[in-house]
Amino acid sequence: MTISTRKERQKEELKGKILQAAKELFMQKGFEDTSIRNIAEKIEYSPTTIYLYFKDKDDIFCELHREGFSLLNQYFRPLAHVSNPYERLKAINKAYISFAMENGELYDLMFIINSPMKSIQKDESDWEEGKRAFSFLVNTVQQCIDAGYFKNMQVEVVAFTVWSMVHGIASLEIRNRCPVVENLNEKDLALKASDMVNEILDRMHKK
Amino acid sequence: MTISTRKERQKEELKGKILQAAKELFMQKGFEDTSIRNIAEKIEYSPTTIYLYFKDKDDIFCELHREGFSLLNQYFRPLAHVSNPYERLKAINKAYISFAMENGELYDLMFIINSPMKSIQKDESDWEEGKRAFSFLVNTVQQCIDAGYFKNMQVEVVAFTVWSMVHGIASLEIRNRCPVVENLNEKDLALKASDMVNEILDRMHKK
DNA sequence: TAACTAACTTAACACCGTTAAGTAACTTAC
DNA sequence: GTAAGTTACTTAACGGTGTTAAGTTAGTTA
Repeated sequence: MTISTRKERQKEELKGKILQAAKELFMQKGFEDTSIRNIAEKIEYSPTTIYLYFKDKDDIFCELHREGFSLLNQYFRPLAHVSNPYERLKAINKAYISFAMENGELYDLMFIINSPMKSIQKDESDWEEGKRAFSFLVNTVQQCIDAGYFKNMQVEVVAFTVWSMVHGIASLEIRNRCPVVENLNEKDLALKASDMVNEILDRMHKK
Repeated sequence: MTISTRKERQKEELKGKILQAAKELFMQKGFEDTSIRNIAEKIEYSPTTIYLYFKDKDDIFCELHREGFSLLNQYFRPLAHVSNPYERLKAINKAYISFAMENGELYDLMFIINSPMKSIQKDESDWEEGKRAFSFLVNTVQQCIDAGYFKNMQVEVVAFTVWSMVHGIASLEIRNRCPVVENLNEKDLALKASDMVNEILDRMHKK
């Protein structure tokens, strides 16, 4: 027993090492500019070994994608204890933007990078953590509406708008497509961005 | 004279053919999945010929990037005649989202694709059409504020928020990261999306 | 007609993702 | 305790990529 569990554990360890190396390289150089050979070199194994643990390069991506949503949910977790739903919604925005700014390349992996999305979409089972993050937002918006905020608005419309705003800000910032807000460090930018979004929210519900 | 101008024209024509082929292939298969060889094959020249007209693959990208903003400005141009600035702002949103939905891959090229952004950022001179599109938005927002809309809000904040919203919607849609709004055709989606944004706008300024 | 030049091509380099076949170490069975 | 079998890994290769150096061919100029 102990012998085969050791083997199991060692396999798991190597898989973890591959993921760690891939993550670092993806974040450093981006997905396209990271080769299987680069990852292999980093962990001091031959490139083909990686194919014993992952189907292909996209498979590694999917695993990290899942990890990303798991981390996002960790940003969200403490906010579950904010009892006022509107305050919680604002906190979600702030957390989301902080997550995006602090984990730019991971965010990139989750929401911007194109290539292996095809495979993720087919494999709906892996999307779980993503759905969890999103339903946390939707539920919070629903509770806001129940509490009298966002009068006469559909929950999906509000949720999608909020998400669009924060994603828009985050992705424009990450891609440097944003010629307006400049010369700010990461933390100030996250603050300013979430302040902006939350100001809009205030104006939205005070009809 | 006529002989060298003919040569000049022929060179320009071939350059145009390369751009056209590259554009079609980028839109069809994406930037990364299009090779110089693919482009060369399409125009029935050898791959190396392309390097006589463009420095590298990124250089082709930059040229198309410029074209994209030029096209966006064409979507915007008719709106200059909308005299009411608030109506114009709403029209800008609608036009922007329509542009994104109708030219998904081009939009992708302009705002989402990562790779050669480095070179664009160094070459600030090429960014002109982009700046023009953005200042059309900023000027319109400024005129809205002058006309009493968006009381107590900074022009940059409003402009950036608007842009974030429409970009957020457009890019989530283009990347299929949007589990809420589904089962709609392109046109209905653009309509629904711009309605959403414009409803938010209405709520923003009626403080 | 000879030299020159511009436009294009051939062949190659060093990389890429991926796979088939081979090897070496360890585990199991007799 | 040795033979057979399995597991974990590597070597070598295929067909692709972006890019460049060197070569060719046709048209222009002197």
